[in-house]
Amino acid sequence: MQKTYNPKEFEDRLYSSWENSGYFRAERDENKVPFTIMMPPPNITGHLHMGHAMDATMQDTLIRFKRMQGYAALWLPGCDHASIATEVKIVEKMKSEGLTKADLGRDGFLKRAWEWKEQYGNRIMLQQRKMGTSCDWSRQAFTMDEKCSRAVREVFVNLYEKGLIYQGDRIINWCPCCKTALSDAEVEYAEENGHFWHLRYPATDGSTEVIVATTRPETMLGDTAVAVHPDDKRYKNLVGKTLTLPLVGREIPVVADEYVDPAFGTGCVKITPAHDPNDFEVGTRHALPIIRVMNDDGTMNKQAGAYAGLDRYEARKQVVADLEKKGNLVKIEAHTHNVGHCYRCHATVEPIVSKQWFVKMSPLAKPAISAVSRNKVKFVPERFTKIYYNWMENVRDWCISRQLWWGHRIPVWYCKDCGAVICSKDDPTVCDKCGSSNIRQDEDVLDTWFSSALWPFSTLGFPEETEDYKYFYPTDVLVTGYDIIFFWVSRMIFSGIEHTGKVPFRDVLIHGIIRDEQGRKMSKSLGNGIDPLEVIEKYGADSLRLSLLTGVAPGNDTRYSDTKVESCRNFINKLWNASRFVLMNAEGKKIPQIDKVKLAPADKWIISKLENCIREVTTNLNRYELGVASELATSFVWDDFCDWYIELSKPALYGEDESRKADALGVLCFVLENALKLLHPFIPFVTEEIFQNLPNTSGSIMVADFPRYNYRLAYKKEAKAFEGVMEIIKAVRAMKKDADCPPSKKVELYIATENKRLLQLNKDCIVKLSGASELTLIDSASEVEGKTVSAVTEIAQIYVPLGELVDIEKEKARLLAEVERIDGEIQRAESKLANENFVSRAPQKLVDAEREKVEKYRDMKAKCVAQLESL
RNA sequence: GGAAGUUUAGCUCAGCUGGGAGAGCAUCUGCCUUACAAGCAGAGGGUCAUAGGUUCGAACCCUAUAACUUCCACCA
Repeated sequence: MQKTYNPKEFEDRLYSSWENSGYFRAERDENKVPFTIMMPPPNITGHLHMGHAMDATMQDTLIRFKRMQGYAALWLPGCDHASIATEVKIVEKMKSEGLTKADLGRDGFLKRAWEWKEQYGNRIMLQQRKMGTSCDWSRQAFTMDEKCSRAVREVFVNLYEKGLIYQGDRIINWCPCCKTALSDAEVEYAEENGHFWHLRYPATDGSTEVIVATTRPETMLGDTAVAVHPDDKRYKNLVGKTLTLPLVGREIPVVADEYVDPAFGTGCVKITPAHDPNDFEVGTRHALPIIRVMNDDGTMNKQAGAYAGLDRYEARKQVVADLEKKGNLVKIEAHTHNVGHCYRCHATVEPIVSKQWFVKMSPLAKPAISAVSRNKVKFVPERFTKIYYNWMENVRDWCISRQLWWGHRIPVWYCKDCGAVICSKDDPTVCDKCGSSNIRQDEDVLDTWFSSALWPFSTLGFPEETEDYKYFYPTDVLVTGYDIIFFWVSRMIFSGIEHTGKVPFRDVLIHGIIRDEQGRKMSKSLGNGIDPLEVIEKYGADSLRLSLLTGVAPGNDTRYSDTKVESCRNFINKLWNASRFVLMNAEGKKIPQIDKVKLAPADKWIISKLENCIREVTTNLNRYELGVASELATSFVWDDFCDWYIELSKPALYGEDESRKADALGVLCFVLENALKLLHPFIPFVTEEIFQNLPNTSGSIMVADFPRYNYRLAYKKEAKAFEGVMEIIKAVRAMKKDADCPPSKKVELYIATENKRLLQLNKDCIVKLSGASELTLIDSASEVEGKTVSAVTEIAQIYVPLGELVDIEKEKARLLAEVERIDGEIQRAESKLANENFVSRAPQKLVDAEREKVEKYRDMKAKCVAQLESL
């Protein structure tokens, strides 16, 4: 092994070897318990970004952990066709070639789209491999492949037949740029500075007038009423009268409707049913005509009269100018309001009446809510449950038709002869009513999320009762960001329940987003995104993975920082070098099994630490506390194994006693092997590389057994006792440092203790680690000659003769400070014990512990004082 | 308008069901001690946002307040 950790040496090589070995492939095995994760399918427009990297790391960590634990672990990857996102991209590219969709026609366009899919669809999956993702590529899916399309058809037809899918003229969000309808979820609102135009509408009989205000004056061309509140006395006489719509000349009624807030503005509201959701409702209640004044591309239509053909914003200017000319403009106020934008092209959306397909949500939402409230699906962290409820409980019908070409075409045909509507799983050739072959399929495609909603089961073969479906469904955990709970998670939940009768997953692990170093969202427009592939190139995938997990709590956002990746890389380098140390010493030696080893106190201590670490890492992984788990594992390796145990093993390793040497090697190998296994789910590459070099292992760590806590190796008492030894070592190091004694200068060590046996057993270690030349166990301080520095630990009084380095005053001050500290401790404990309520109400264990503390510290204090007096 | 989150060391963040405040980075002091200077040893640094409350005991539970962030809804 090289002196420095160099991930480029082996990451790619190991990944191919894993892929070739077939370890990623999940096998159905009746003797195993399945564990399934569906990868959130990235868009085929995408490339790997930090969000994917985190998503992938979390899932890979879980699936590797479960696989090692002996589950039949399936992690199923795939891509999403991303209907609108992809279509926008392709149209953009065509534009640069001077082409439009119309130029190519539907078939030509689709041909191009599939070519796009071939070109870019696999790119991100190749990039995912760089992260070390251990997913089952043999089961890779695509939302528009045959399997998934079949499921889409099945689901659409079933919902249609149950009356849960319907077609109707409703107000929808229209993107004039993409020229398609959008669902509510696909609209992003942003505050904008706009204006409030106050307009004067005269009564037809000339008797009076009303003033209305609007943020979109061009829509007044489609006004079909003015509404006032029924109880508004000011306008009581007006209700039933008509007004003359300026510029248009149309007579429109004044209607009374509770929707109007009399306290807001003038208390009069212009009603434009075709262009505002609330107005649409009012219009329905009063049977008002619906006059649409805008085309699909955002220009005004014939109904807009003189303004026909103008773009909506141009029309706005003209309308305002004309109203002003005619004296109908009262005033203009500055006004900030929320404006909806298309989540793909960011154009301002228009609420427009349009004939679209909808999914009726309330019957689907109900069981989806109760599934969560009955804990069939659990959100981690739990707080996201509330967000889910809030959405589900207020969800409106889902507009699923899109005026796009790239996607699942709606499986509905219209008979031109008899007008029948045919909804069918298979493409019909003739009308099932009249037999005419003059039928035509609906032009629209489905919302891309319609197919994503089926992902957990469509990928396994649903509606076929395939072996995979029976074995792996329902899945176990879904890992995704909070940003797509509405788009995706909730839709998978109701779809799963409706179509498979089961919730699609037990747990939903929600993570936050990765921000830049200043805490800003990474975005294209800011140009502050960081390419995971570049980070991998520089530091290796393991370092990136570890940095994305460590110290991150579920659901919380986290900032990317190079220094964090670097410190993770440093940890891996540490692991690398510790392994090198073990390997160098193990070379050519026979390594004894751990149960054949005669364990020294230090051995028992590290094994105890290891077992504890195994237990805690396992618990935390099962609770999805990946950040806590990784921290526990890394700190075990660095703090316990490297900083202490490796040093502790050196006296034995470099000594003359061959059997002690072999024993130490046995422990080193045992601990290292287990540490590697614990770390493998987090940092798969380097652990594999080292594992394969270890003398006591064979095969791949990927399929090794995950360590199991073994209570027989817990050694709690022994570990506790050994920590007393460690205290002595730490004290000597501190004493030397305080006395400005260089670490390389070996000192004599005199220790008085009641536990001579323990110190005798660990003499070598104490001498080696504290930088001493020798250790003499004594009964009293009088046995030490010359000037000394001294210290007291729980089990020992330590004396180090340092001759001229000893500064009596400094020494006194140090001991005094120590006495003061101990006094503080005694006081703390005593005041607790003086509290009767504490003694009577706190757990006995705690009370006893406080009592022991008092005794212990009193003892230490006495010894400190004695040392002080001897000065 | 409604909801959620955050507020802990100089910085970035952990801290699970209440029982003596932690990590990484940064800082200071020594060290190239044959696994590792991408390192070792030692050290400093916190009124856990504020004010109340519950409790023997609160960073943690409750109430209020403040600041920041996010989501949802949306009054024309």
